[in-house]
Amino acid sequence: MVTSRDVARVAGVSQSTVSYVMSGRRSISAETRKRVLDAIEQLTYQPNAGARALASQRTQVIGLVVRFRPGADTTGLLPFIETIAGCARAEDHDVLLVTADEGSAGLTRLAGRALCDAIVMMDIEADDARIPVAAALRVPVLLIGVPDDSAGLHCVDVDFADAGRLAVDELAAAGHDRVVVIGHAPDVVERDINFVRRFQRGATAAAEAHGIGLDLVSPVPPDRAGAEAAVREALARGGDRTGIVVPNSPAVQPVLQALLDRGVVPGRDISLIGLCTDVAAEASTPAVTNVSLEPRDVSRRAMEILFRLLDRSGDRPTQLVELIRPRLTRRETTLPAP
Amino acid sequence: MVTSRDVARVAGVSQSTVSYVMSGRRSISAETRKRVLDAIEQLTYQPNAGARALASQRTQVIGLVVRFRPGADTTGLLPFIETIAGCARAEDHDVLLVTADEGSAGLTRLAGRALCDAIVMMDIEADDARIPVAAALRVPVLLIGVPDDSAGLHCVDVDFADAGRLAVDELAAAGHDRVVVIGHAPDVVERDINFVRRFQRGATAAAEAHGIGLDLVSPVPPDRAGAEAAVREALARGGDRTGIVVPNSPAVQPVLQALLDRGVVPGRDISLIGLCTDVAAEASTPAVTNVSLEPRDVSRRAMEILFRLLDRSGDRPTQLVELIRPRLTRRETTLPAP
DNA sequence: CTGTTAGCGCGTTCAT
DNA sequence: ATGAACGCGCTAACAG
Repeated sequence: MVTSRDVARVAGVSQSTVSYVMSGRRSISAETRKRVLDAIEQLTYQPNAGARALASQRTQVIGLVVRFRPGADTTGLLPFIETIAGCARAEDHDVLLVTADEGSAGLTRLAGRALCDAIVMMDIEADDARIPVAAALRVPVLLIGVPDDSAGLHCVDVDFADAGRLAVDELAAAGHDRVVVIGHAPDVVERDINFVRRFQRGATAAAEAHGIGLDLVSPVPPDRAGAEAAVREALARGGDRTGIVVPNSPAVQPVLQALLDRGVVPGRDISLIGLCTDVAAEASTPAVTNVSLEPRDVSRRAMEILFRLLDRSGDRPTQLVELIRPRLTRRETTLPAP
Repeated sequence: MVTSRDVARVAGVSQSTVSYVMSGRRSISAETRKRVLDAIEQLTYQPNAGARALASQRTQVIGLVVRFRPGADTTGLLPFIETIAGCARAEDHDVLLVTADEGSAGLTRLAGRALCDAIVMMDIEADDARIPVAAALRVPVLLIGVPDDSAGLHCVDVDFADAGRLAVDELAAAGHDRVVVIGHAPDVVERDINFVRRFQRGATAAAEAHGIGLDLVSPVPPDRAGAEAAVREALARGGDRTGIVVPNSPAVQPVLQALLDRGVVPGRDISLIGLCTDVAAEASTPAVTNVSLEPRDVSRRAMEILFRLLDRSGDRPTQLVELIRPRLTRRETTLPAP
C-alpha cells in the first residue's frame, strides 16, 4: 500500500504538505503543489479511507436505510437508490446500504461505529419506532416519507395530498360526476404509511370542491383476483360517468386488465388514472394517464438538504417537511374534457 | 464518543483487554470478561469502524458494483442487492454501493482507498473493460455474470444454456414441432451480454436434439409495438404447432398481450414460456409458464464464494465459473403434453 | 509558505 | 491471564 509518506518522500516534501495539497486547506506554492501532484500520479496514490476518517472524523459515507419487501412496490425503490447514490458521488461521498429489517439497530450501528456522516431513511411509517432513535443519533438523519411526528428530523416526500387533488381535478374536468379510488395495497394500509391518509385527504377535498361523489374501495391486493373484485365493486357502485383512480402502482395494470376484460375501455368508456412512475404508465397497454411520484426529484431534494445539514458553514433549512409536487400526464386512459 | 479506553477505565482493566474481549483472540478469565462486557453494555460502546479498519486492515465492508439502467430489466436488480446485503450482514459485513457508471474508476477507488475488503460486480459484459482492472486489485473480486475472459476471477451466474434447454425441452414435450425465440432487448444485445449467446446455444442444441425447428426474432424492444411486430413475425413464420420462448423479462407481458390481441390464447392455442422471475410470471394474466433465474440463489452462492475467498484459513474454491441451474414452472400458458 | 508534532481509536506484540 | 507500548495513515494545530 502506498501512503502519503511515500508521496512525500518522492516529492521531497513533508507528509503534512501532501495532506494539505490534497485538502487545499492552506496555500501551497505552485511549484511544490506540482511536485506533490506528480508524485501522487506517479505512485497512483489514494488516501486510506479509514485513516482519513479516524483523523478527520468524517467518513465521506452516507448511510441509506431501505426496506426490501417481497412483491410490493419495491420496484419503485431503484430510482431512489440510484439518484441518492448519484448525488452522493457528486459530493464525493459513498453510500452504505443498510436494510430496514435491522430496525433501530441498524441506525445505532451506523452512527455508533462511525460508519457514516449522515443517514437517509426511506419507507417511513406514520408511527415509526425508529424515529426517536434516529433523532437521538449524533449524525443528521433525513427521512424520505413523513411520519406523524418527525421528532425534529427533516423530511422530504411526494405531496400526496396534491396527487389526490390532481387526479380528482382531472376526472372532474373530464366530466365525471363520481370518482372511485381503488385503494392501496393491504400491507401498506396495515403498516399505516402516512401517504395513504394524505392522498385520501387531498382527493376528498378536491371532490368536495367540485361537488362530486367519491367512493373508496380499499385495500386492494395488486393481483388479478384483487383487481377484479375491486373493479366489480367500483362499477357496481357507480354509473357511466365514473372515473377511477388507482393510487397503488402494482395494481394499476391488473385494474386496467380487469376493466378491459369486462369490455369497459378506459379512454373510451371511462377514465382511469394511476399513481405510478411514468415508465410504468407508458409500458402498459393502453398507456395509463398517471400522476407521477417523481422519485428522482424527491431524492435529489433530500440529498440537497442532507448536504446542507452536513455543511458546518451553511445555514440549515428552516422548513422541516418538504413536499415535492407530483405531475399529471395525460395519456390514453382518460376521456377528453367535454 | 465513547472509546475502548472508556470501557477499560470503567471495567478497571487495560484498553488492550477490552480489545481482546471483543475479538476473542486470547483467553480472558470469566470474571474480567464479565466486567468488560458489563462496561460495554453500560456505556453502549461500539468500536470505531475507521480506527478498527486502520489497525486491522479490515473494513468489514463489501463493495457492490451495480448498473442502473433506465427502463430495462433493472427491476430484477433488487433481489440481488437484497440477498447480497443480507448475506453480508450475516457475516458481520456491510455493503457499499457503487454505480457502474463510474466504470473502472469505481473499482480502483474501492480498493485503493481501502474502502472495502472485497468486491461484487454485477452486469458483466462479454468483453468487459473492467475485468482486467478488477483482476489487478488487491482485494478479491467476484463477478455475477460470465465474461469471455474472467482473468482468473471467480464468476457466478445463471446457467442460461440450461435455461434455453429447459424451455425447448418443455415445448417439445408439449408436442410443438417448431420453436420461436422472441429475443432479448436491443440494449442487451448491443452491449453483448454473454448470456444472450449462452441461452441461444442451449436452446439450439435442445431443438436439434429433439429434431424440431428453431427460429429467432431478435432483438425485441420490450414495448407494445416491439412485441406486436415480433409476434406477427413469429406467427407468420410458423404453423399451429409453434411454441414461443421469450428470454426477455420485460417483454413477456407485452408479447402475451399481443398474442391475446390476435385471438391466440397461450395455453389453449399455443405455448408461451418466459424467462423471468416467478413473481413476474405469477403477476400476469394468465400466469406465464416460466424459467426462473433464481437471483437469490445466484447471489447467495456468490457471497458464499466471496467469504471463502476472504477467509485466509479456508481453502479457496477451485472452480472458477459456477452456474446455477434455473427452474421451470408450469403455469397457464403452455399446452399439456399430448 | 512549509515542517514538526500530537493525536484520532483500535489491534497486537512484547513483557510480565 | 493481563498491561504497557507501538503503529496503522491521516488531519490539523503549532512553530517557524
